[in-house]
Parts: sequence; structure tokens; C-alpha cells
Amino acid sequence: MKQYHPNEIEPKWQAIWEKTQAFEAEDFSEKPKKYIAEMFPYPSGYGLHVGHVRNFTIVDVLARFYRKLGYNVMRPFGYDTFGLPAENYAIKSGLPPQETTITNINHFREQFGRMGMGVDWSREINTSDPEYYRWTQWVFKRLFEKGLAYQADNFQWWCPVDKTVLANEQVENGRCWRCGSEVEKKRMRQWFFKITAYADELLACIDELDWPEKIKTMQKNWIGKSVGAEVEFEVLDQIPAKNKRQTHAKIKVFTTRIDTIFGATFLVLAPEHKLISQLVTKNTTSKVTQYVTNALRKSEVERQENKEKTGVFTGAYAINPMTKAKIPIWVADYVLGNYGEGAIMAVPAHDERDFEFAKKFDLQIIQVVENNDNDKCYHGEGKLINSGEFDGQQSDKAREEITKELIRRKIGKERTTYKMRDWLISRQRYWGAPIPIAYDKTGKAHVISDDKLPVLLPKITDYLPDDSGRSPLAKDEDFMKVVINGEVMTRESDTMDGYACSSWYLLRYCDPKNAKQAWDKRKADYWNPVDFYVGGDHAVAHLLYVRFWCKFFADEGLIDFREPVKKLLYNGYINAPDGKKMSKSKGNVIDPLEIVEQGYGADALRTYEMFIGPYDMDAAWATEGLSGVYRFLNRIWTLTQEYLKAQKSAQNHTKDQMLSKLQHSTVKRVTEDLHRNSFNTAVAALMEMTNGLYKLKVHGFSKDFESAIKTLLVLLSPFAPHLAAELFQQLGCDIDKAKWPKWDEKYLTAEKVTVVVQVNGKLRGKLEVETESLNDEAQLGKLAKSEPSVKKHLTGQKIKKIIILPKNRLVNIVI
RNA sequence: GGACGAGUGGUGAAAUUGGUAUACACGUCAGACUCAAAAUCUGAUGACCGCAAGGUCGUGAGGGUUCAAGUCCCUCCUCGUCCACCA
Repeated sequence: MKQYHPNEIEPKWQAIWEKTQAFEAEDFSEKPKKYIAEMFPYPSGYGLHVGHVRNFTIVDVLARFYRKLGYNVMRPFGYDTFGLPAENYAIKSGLPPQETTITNINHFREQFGRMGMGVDWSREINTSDPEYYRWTQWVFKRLFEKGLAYQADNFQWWCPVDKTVLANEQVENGRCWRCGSEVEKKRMRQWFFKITAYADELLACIDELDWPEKIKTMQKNWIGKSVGAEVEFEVLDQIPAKNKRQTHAKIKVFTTRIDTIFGATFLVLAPEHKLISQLVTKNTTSKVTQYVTNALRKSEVERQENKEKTGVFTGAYAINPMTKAKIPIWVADYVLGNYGEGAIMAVPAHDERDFEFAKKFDLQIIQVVENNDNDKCYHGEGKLINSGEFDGQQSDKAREEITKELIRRKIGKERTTYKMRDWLISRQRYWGAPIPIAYDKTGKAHVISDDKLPVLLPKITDYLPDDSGRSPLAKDEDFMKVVINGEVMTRESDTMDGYACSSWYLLRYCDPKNAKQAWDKRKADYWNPVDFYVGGDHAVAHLLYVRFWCKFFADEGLIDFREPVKKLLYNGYINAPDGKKMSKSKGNVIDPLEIVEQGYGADALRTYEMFIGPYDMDAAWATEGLSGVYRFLNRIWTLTQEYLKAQKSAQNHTKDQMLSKLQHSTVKRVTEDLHRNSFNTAVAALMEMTNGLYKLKVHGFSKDFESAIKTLLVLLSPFAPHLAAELFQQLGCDIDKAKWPKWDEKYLTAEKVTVVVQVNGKLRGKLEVETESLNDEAQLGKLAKSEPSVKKHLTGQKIKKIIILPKNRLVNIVI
């Protein structure tokens, strides 16, 4: 008998699939479509790890399942090759990123193929290909023309190791998302995409998304909408040095609690605030300057670590517009420079941070909201006190009234702010899509016209980043000089954030070879939105950016949908056997190819990773679990071999009821489980069917066995496609021609069923009854009462009530 | 500090709508095959009491709703993830 050797059959089928281009998707097919994709990987130099395999297998299982159901499935693949990780890898290995990228892609593609992934290779894309980034630049141009790509001079996050600025989304706990070093603030002129223009829509649409709640909440928090008011505080004139009147300076603040303005006893400015230098007096200048310089030099981590409030008095005072009181103006780093107005009205009686600050520096505290517990610092709602004409009003009502008053006096208005900032996209790095901009002599930015795209990234030898604050491209004179309309201009030397490239690739998959436009609208509208998008990362950054660009494209009339991803499956990680994260540095990474080569094969690896637990939970790798799954596949192999051997002598006896029931119930379970993405229980159902067939075969193989085995193989094929195809072939058939099996409920109802009998909710006995007699409730109750082990519990008791549930096959006798 | 998850056998886990808790797998134990081992096949396996029949307990802790709770409600504990001085 032939043995199960995955390493013999898997390469065979992989070659067949490649040769026949078995997984090509058809644009505008009559069949209903399914667009299924993973978040495309960055092809790292280390190759695939088992975490990738889980991610890719989920996609592959869904794609193969829906193909069998008759859908026109697009399951593309591509590589996210621009960006920091790729460039850093190239620097480390001493080779140009162009070269390492190609090597890595080839390596990835090969490994990917050996996992048996059914991909439409005609749609393969690579973001660092000029034919791709040409369109990334084109998107930039359209954003620029609509005022959604702009330059601003401001304090930015700067990574001193990677020597580039970073977007807010790329700063994690004050550290660079790539190298983990503490980020600094640097004042620089940078390019931004105005994602905040879509803040409201991005927020409003979240509720309708079929995405995990966790991700939706994270996005909501990230956008961080706050509705409140903006008020101006007039700065009191300094005692003029030369008896000259100064112009009245005003300080704007944002607050969500304008109702507490009567309790605002001081103002606090962020160290970044532009007015500080005008406010200081002779006596305070040196102290304030020192504090500000110090605060700005501090890394974000340092600023966060020390939660002890610090600050310094500017020497200036402002007037509280409601109380007319003279209140001091302070500078403190607990106020953030880039949120709201970078300045606050401090209400120590009703805000903990202000309270702490007032305590430390002995500032006035005035209660303006009543609270029963007499808390010194109370931030709830309540009745206003010490608030002049507004006394006695409820705080929420007072917010509206006071805002009206401020509007009437023209010193305030309603204001909504967001935690989300605009997306900083310029990078002072080499390995990215050049920003398609050139500057004329006056420094005005001109966007490069369509016919001059792509702005090719030149091959340069010295691409190491430096501290100049400019990308290494600035050193390439040929690149920097460009003639536009006869005028010599200087190119922008910064490149775009890699996330720009990944914000539209899902559209490019629909029309990957198009040389005339980024995509054909009809194709994009046919395939999108993505039906299943699978990944385990990028909860806010990438998944927010794709939504932003989608809305922009829709506004531009380039597509007809406003949300790019219908269903998001956020898969968990595969951890090391000890539960710790796998990482190169810990040396505990498991190489999937090694697993395959050890003899387990890709099918066992794939099936194991689906069986390991619910797809969205983290799981620890266990080799014992893998061998269990291998054993299961081996049992299917053996069973089929045994059947083939006995085939000729197989009896053509009457339909085996047990066999039909097993077959149909498994079809039902697996189909329903796949529809609800319960991959682990689907595999369990296949195992049960296999075990069931082993029990049944002791009675000898019937002819019906063949259809049962074939059904099992089709159900198995999304998980273990090689084994299924091979055994199908050995049975003399082509699995490609087999449809996903259907089940018939009539086989699921047996002649006899078990009815559970409870007494007071406790299991006391079981009845075997004819299925037909289930409907006779009176009879069922009678039977239940007379069942010997139930009867025992009823003697001498009065029966209060009998609950009979034929559907649940349950009788509960209440005494 | 805030938001969101999650706590079920020795282990990974199942229970889809409130209705037989622990499916499936690992591990362990036993048996078959074998000179022997591995592989394979078969069976047992929540805890406690009992020769057995059977009984008691049992889904992080405590309370509640219900004929019936892993599932719903309240209080608390532990772990995880993300965010975190956002006015």
C-alpha cells in the first residue's frame, strides 16, 4: 500500500496549479464575486514565518471554499516593498534596496507557493515598481490639487536613529515604531495629507462596518472627537516700559467644559505656544526660556514618564471674560502643543490635572459645580454655583447658554476638535516614492504633471540617512534639477511614507497592468469592496488610511463606493510554545518551510494552523498538535488506500443509514462553520467524520463509501488542497470538477432520538423514542415520569409543572 | 487612569438562539500487533465517594433572574491588548 508522503504529492500539485493558472479571476464574470485578500506583506529578508502562514491560510481557505461554491473569486498577492524596514535591511546587508527587494520577493514567492496558496499570479504587484508608484505619485498630485496635500512648518516627531520624521500613527509610547528609539521633536517643514478633512465621515461610518469591535473602538478613540467651545482670553497689558500702549494680545483656548469658565483661575500654555515670547517680563524671561527650551528638548518618553506637574509663571495676566478676574498665565508641559489651541483655561476645582497643578503652585481654586460628595475636584455634571447669572443651571444646559453668550460677545464659538492629526507623509529617507513636487526660485511648490510621471527614484550609491533633515536624494544633483515650462526648478528630495503605497493597492489588484490609469473604474467597482480582508496588524494606521483614500477617490468620482473593506478578519498571532512572542532576536522563530521539509507537509501545517484555535485568538505553537493533525490526514490517506484496494469487492448493498447521516451532518457542519469563520470546529467535524468512517468500515466497504470519501475530500480541500486533489485523482476523478456538497435534512433525522429528562433542572434519565412520537407531548410526559431512574426522584413528591420541549428533546419535571 | 477582550479538565479548546457542560485534538493509562521498539489500530480518561448500581460537586469569586445559566443582570478578583496629561 502506498504511504502518505506529502513531499511527493505537494510539489506535483503545485506545479499543476502553476501551469494551468488555476486561480485566475475573471473581470465582470456573470458569477457573483468575492474579493478576498490578506494585508500584503513586507517581504523581509528572513522569509515567511508561521504567523504569515496562519494569515495566508485563512485567506486561502475562504478563497477555495467560495470558489467551490461557485463564486468568481479574486485572491491576489503582492508585496509592500517601500519603506523603512526594507531600507534598513538593505543597509544592514550592504546591498542596494533594489536588489534585496527582488531577492526577497523571489524568496517569498517560492515559499508562498510551497504553502499551496491558490493565487492569481497575473495580479501580483510590488509597490516599489515604477509602474506602481507612478500612480502613487498621481494620487499625491490629485490630493495636492484639491488642497488635501499641503506643507506645514511645525514641530514634528523625529527618530534620531532612523533619521526621519514620523507620522503620529508611527510613534508608539513615544518611541519609533520601527527601531524603538525615543523620538524627539524637531521643527521642520513637511508634507501632510489632510485626513482630518474626513474625520467626521471616518468616524460616522465606523458603526456600519462588519469589523471587530476592538478595531472599531481603537479607530474611534484614535479619531477622538470632542465637541466643545473655543474662547478668547484678553491678555492684560504689561506695564509699558516706555509708557507706550501695546496691542491687546489674545489667547484662544479650547474646552469641553465651558460651563466651568467661572472657575477658570489661570491659563496654561504649552511650551510650543507662539505667544510665550511676547508675554514674558524682564523678571521671568530667563526662567521661562529655560523651561521652554528644556521641555522642547525632552523626548516624548521623558515628558510622559514624569507625571509630576511642572511649570513656570510667565509674568503676564489675562482677564476671565465672565468673572472679569485677573488670572495668571503659566507655561507647563502637561498642555499639549498640537491639540486644540495649545492652551487651556485651568479649572482646578473640576479637572484633576489643573487641580494637581494649582495645589503644587498654590493657585486659586473656585468651585462652580455643586456636588454632593463635596469632592475637592469633581468632574461630573451638576448645578452651577459661583457663576453669576448662570447660578442654578444644570451644567449641560449651562454649556449651551454660556456658549451663546460668548458668541453674542464675539469672543467664542462652538468648536469640535479631534485627537487625530493630519497624516505626515514626507520621509527623509531614500527608499520610497519620490514626492512629485518641484520648487521654483521663490520657493513655490509645483506639482509634476501627469506626462512626467513617474518621478523615478534614481539609483544612488550613498543612500544612508543623515542628520541634515533631508533625504539622501538631495545629494543627487542630476535628480534635484528639473526644467518645468522652461524654468529650472529644484525637486522635493523627501520621499513618501510607505503607507501611502499601501493605501490604494487593493484597487490596483483589480487592474494591475493598466499603463494608462491607476485603475479602470468599472473593474474597481466590479470587485470592490473587498469581501474579506485578513490581517493581524495596522489597526489604526493602514486601516484608517485606506478608508480615507477610498472616500477621497469616491469624491473624485474615481470609484462608486465609500468604504473599501466590507468584512475585516483580524487574526491572532502564533506565539512560541512558551507563549512568548516569536522574534528573530529571541531565536524562537519557527520556519514553516522547515516544518514542510521535516515531512509534515504544507497540508498538515495549514490544517494545524486552522485547528489551533479560533482564528482571532493568539495561540501557542505546539508540535504535538501538528503531529495530531498529520495523523488525521494520514488516516484519510490510509482509508482511501484501503477503499481502493477493496473497491472491486465492495458490496452494492442498500443505503447505509449511518453512513448517509454521517456524511450529510458533516457537510452541514463544515459549511456552516466556514460561513461563520469557525475554522477550528470545521476541522474538528472533518476529524469526526474520519473517525466515523473508520468505525463503519469494519462492516466492510459498501459502494456508498466512495461518495462519502469524496465528500470528505471536497470538504477538506480548502484546508489540505494537495491531499484532496491527489486522493481524488487516485479515485479516478478530478476535484476541480467537483462542487461543494450539499446536505439534505432528511438524512439528519434518525428514526429514534434521545430525550433528556430532568427533575428540577438536573439530568436524571434518558428516553429513546421514535422521532414521530416527539410531537405527542402528553405521551412524552408520561414516558418521562415512568422512566425508572426518574421515577425514583419523584416518589412522595408533588409535581408542580412539566416543561416539555420536543425541539430541544428535553423534559423538565418541576417538583 | 481609560477603552475593549478573556478566565471552562493535566494542555489547546467546543457548546451557533438560555435547554444533556467538556465535542475535536494533545497528553496519560490500558489492550491488540511485534522477539522488541517505533508506527498503526482499539478502548478508558473532570474531581470526589462507592465493589457496583448510583450519588455529590463542578465553567475565576460572590450574589440575582429563570422550570433551567458557561451563556442574561449586579458586585468583585486575575490576565491580556490597545490608548494614555487630548482640556
